[in-house]
Amino acid sequence: MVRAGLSTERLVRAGAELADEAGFEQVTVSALARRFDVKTASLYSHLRNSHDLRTRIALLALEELADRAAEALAGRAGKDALTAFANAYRDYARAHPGRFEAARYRLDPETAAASAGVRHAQMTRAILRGYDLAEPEQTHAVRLLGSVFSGYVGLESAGGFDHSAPGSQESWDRVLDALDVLLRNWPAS
Amino acid sequence: MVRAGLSTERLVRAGAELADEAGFEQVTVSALARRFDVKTASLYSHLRNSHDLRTRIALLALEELADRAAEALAGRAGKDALTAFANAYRDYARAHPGRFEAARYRLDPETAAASAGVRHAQMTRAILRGYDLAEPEQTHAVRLLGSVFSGYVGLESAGGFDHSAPGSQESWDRVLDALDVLLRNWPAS
DNA sequence: GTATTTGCCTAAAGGGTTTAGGCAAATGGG
DNA sequence: CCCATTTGCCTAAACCCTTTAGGCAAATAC
Repeated sequence: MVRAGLSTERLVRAGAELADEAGFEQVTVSALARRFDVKTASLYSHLRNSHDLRTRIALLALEELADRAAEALAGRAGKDALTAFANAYRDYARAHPGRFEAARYRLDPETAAASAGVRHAQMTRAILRGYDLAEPEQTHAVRLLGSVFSGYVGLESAGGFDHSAPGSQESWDRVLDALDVLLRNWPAS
Repeated sequence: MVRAGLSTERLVRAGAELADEAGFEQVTVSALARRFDVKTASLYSHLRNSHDLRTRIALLALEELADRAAEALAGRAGKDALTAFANAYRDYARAHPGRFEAARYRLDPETAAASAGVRHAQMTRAILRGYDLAEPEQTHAVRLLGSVFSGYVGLESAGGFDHSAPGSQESWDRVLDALDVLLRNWPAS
């Protein structure tokens, strides 16, 4: 009886791949067991339950996304930083649609607080250092940027911009131009 | 043997209520049957399958949302229209979280094209009549507004703004102020 | 008032989730 | 190196959701 060499780590990675191939909602304990040619029950030594699996994939995706964003941000400031960060976000979603869905999986507050989601917020704040925004306006701007990135990429990957001109890339570029202008002329309260 | 009086209409309405109470992912044919005190199989005369049920709830939500947005928009222009539209959107999501989730359920292209989603785009364009934007900039702006509304409300209802100051309402107001300023000073290409 | 349609039923098969309990392989201490 | 312990995967079984097939009874229509 040869062992399959399961571990939480490997299962979560395989789950993320499965998400990208088939969609996050297709990620089930059963499907994952099939992929390892192992009985479903065997996974329950490594995962608490189905929700636990999905949560771990979500956390992995948030980490990966934060890593890429951090790399994109390194050594940049101003609009350059804004664009690099936004593109890291969008590129990740396009390359890893299932993981991106996972990153939007609802986490309970404590899990969320311990996740890489926190790094995302910090990096967004870092971008704003290139603009002149004091609190509380900075927080409002952080929330706006998060909304635009998450909203645009979400709509785009749902196919929302597929069947009308102009192309999505063009809108994306113009949206980033517009955000840059807005941040440089942020209205007083 | 008294009949329960099922119909696709009633099932979809009840499904929408169930979504608001328990979350869209809890909307199953079984749960709905339970709610009508009827056997699960009985629903299959009214619904093709589980996906059909969810799709119909999504379409209902999109209609309701478009109706509210249209009412909010009536007789308004400029920032007044922008604010009323955005608030209609956000208020709906807060009052009907499950339906709002449903409205983001992925529809196949033809279903989407026949849905009230089209009205949403038209109304967003109507808002922009109060600003001075020619094509293709108008389309870019439509996409930006859609992204911000969908993104902000999505993050907010996921609890993203719960555990930090300032409150979400304040950010929402400032974000709308900022969008108004941006639309009035949309950068040339 | 019979004929037809409609509405809900039972039955059954297929799949995902999860727990309990067991055997065999890996690991490590004497 | 051998035995004890731990670890990894197994079988078995219960429970829930989905979906199809076929049937009987209530509503409706002529």
